[in-house]
Amino acid sequence: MPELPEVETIRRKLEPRLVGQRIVGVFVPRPSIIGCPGVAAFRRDVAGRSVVRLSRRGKYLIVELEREWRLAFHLRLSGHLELAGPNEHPAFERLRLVLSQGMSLSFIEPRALGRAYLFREQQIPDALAGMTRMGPEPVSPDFTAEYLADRLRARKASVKSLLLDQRVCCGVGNIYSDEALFRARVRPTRTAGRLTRPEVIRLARALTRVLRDGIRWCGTTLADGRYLLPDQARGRFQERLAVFGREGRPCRRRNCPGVIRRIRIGNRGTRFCPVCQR
DNA sequence: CTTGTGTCCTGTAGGC
DNA sequence: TGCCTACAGGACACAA
Repeated sequence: MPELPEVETIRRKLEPRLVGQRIVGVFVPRPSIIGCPGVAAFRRDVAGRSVVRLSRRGKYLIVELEREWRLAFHLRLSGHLELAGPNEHPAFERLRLVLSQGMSLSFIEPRALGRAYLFREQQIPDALAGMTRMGPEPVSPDFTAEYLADRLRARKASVKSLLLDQRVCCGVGNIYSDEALFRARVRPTRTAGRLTRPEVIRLARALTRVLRDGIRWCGTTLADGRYLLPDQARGRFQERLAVFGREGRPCRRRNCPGVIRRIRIGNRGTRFCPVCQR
């Protein structure tokens, strides 16, 4: 699932390939992939515009176009972006932007839950209201233990649910929330407001570090091939996962006799070590 | 405001 | 073998 490290990796790889190119053609094999505006307006207003830079907010990849136009992608669970040659038509291609130098930016999304949004910088559409309410980037200096403590204070939901709340920790999804809780030695079922001060400090640090590590290793590509880099290469963080996808296997913490368990929290699969996460 | 639940979507795994 | 169902999960609508 593309989370912050995967989207950031895509941003870094794609930016040098896209900047300066003009979008000269738009194909929308799956109209529902367009989040806003309507398909006709999307096609009309994206065509002919040049890419200025690529940015990211949480799990949104933002292609900044000339004159304050923005093209945002949310990859949801199974989406990725690919640079395809003129005659390459990848499976599950939902949107194709033909670029001035001949390549195309292809939005691949088997489950079709991902979306592309076109808008003006000064006019954020309702469909992207979530982006405006996002908390600080956990890899930025704004994300401190004090901030996290403040957001968890008095909350009765599980700490895992709040890590997944984009208003609290933007860019965090199911993989990195489980990994951060493991590194912080905090059990995902814990009531958020009841974490001790040292636990919150550990969690804030763990979250920042695990996301940075994810970026360093170009993200997590699961066995089913979900999430690929724009050149279809795989990430390498999956080899370093401590709990995600490791249920039934021994805990990786040194001298810990635990076996990784899988439970459900708020309808999400959650993995943790019952021995060293308390 | 907070918390929990259902929905979208489709490929895949598992059951019979 | 082949059909069918359950499941995966990010974001959001909605209920309590």
